Amino acid sequence: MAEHEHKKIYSALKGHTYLEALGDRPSGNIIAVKTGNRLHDLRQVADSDVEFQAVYLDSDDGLKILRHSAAHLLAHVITSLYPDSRPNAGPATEDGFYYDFDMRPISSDQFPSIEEKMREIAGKNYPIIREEYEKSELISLFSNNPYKIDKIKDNVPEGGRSSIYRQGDFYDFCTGPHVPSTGYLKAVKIISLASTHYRGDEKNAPMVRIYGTAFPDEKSLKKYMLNREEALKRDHRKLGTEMDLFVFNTERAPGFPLYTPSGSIVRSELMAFMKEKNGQRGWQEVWTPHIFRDVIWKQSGHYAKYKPNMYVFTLEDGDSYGVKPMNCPGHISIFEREPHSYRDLPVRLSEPGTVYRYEKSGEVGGLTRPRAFTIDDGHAFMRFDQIVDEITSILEMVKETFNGILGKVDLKFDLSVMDKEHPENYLLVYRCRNCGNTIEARKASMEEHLLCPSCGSENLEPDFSVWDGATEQLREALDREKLEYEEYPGEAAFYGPKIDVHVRDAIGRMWQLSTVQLDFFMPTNFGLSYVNSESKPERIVMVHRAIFGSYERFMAIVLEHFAGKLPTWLSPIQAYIIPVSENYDEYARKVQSDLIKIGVRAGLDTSSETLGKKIKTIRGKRPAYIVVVGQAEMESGTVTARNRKDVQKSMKLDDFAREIREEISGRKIDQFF
RNA sequence: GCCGUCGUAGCUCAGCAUGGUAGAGCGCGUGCUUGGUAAGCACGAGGUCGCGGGAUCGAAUCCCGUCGGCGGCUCCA
Repeated sequence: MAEHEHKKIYSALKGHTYLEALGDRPSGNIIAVKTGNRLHDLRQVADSDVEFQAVYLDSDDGLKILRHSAAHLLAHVITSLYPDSRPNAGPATEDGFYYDFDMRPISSDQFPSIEEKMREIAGKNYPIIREEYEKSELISLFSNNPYKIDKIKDNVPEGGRSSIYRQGDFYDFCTGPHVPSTGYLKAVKIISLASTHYRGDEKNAPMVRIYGTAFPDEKSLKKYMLNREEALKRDHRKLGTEMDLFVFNTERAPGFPLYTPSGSIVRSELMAFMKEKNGQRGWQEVWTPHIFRDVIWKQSGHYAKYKPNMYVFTLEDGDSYGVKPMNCPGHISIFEREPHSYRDLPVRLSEPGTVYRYEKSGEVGGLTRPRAFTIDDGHAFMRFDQIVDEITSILEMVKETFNGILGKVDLKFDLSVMDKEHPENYLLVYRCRNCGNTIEARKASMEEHLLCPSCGSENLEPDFSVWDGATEQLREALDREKLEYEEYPGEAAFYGPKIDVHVRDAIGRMWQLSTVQLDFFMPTNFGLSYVNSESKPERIVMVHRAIFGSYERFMAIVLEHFAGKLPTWLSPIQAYIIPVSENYDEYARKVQSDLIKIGVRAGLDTSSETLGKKIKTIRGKRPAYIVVVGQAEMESGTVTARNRKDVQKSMKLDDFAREIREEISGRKIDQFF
């Protein structure tokens, strides 16, 4: 479908359906229309003369509609196969849909029969018809379903009207829109089962959630399913076991990864990379302890907000400690050791800082959500006017890091800003209209009314200038780097706006990695200031930033992105040497020691297995190169190397050594052949 | 934390419904084999069936509890 087709503007006359307005145009792929931001069915009647765009099945809106219709189809099938079931709600999700039912639990054995019935109903090509009713009529239509009645009561105003969608003998309370008929649901698949509670509240009835997905045609569904399989194959937990990178001892340390020698190599290489990047941009490395006395956590506000997630303990003498869940208080303790001039800022402190957070049992999983993880943490202490430069520099680091390690990947930038409708949620400066005094406060966290501390007046006016100025500097930094970004009002933390960075991996998944966060709060709590050019103290602005996020999570993503076939510089085994028989062991040892001498991580297999067996066995570990040496190689001083793509090449040992060394030192993503 | 599901050898898994105290493949060890790019042959070691209780003459198997893993939900400075 040509792009201009998608963008074409049509116009509908009042009283006519959109379908009519589309005229004789080929509408097989057009399933709905969009006026402004509102979506409508093709059969809906325009209530005024409007311009609209066609929504095509393969567009984002189109897929969403298709999947929502697929959810209805599922509910149609479930209610007919299990007449006792009561459907609750079934929205489209990012790549599919789900529907929650109050019903007896089913098992995945039933998927085939559900899918078969879905195909049957789709095959009958029932029209999917919108019907509008009064609130009272709706309530009687759904009299046997308390969940729908709740929804009607919550969403339809007294005396108001809303719609149902009907297909054959099934109908559902829904605002739509939907595809014109069930025949559009050609490629629908049930994916998985989960259990949940009505409205996500465990006090409510348990529900069976059925996940599925739908695509315009079988081919794209198949592609999606293959991609899913690929994702399972790439699961870092599976790769981590195969490559012997880390273990979890579930009894002794549930949720805490332990790195093996191989895993530790990958981790150290990533750390070395980041250390270099930090050095290039003025981030000084520090080290802070893992345990602090409780006073620091009281001052930082962690005990007030975060204590349930912290490992805390009290010694016999009554002294209390907390294991750090964040590195900032430690870095602040270093920053505040001496006074700072405006001339010396920013001060940038960084650390691969291991933090410990007590994650609830249901939350822990693999390297993506461990209870101990190491953040490539950094805190910059600076003047307000330095924000834009500092953020620009960090954004450059972000781009260099991910393009350097993962290759040309999509990066997505989100700017989270405050919601000015709710100033009470944020730490703000308030100015007293009565006496002119200013104070900083976050109203939502206060038990009492906010009063002016000097005159007691309640007449306080929020001053957004700090937030506005800071947010503007974040935008400017993003613009300077020519980055496209989306703004999310209300997503900012209470203490400042932030930028999050998402990365798209090799099979299309988005991961949130970097975060860059301004903080007006910690500097207040710790009274951080610098001396300005008039010798007056001025408040510090802090930025928290992590590029990788955490080494654990990033390692998981790197593994999954490359399906375990890590770039050579990251590979625990960079060259694995296999002599054809023990007659060539000596030459193989020379090859190995030559490579080790120049810093290549070279392994050697002199066991008495066959060549084929040795290759088979080592493949799971995914060495960068498998190097075979036998009679021919020994005589000519060569090696026969096999790369990650199973391409073989013979060359002089010296040439191989030189090439692999360059590949490693250049941290190249691709192999030299 | 909640719902569902699972926990048997280093790894992947069978056995459990119909109770009679364990099996396979890979890996590991030893010997033979000296092999040219994804499994050479033989023999062997290795498990108090996550942990704790209960009913039973008898439990990997049934019941209860508990600790973990996984998929969701909720939470997330």
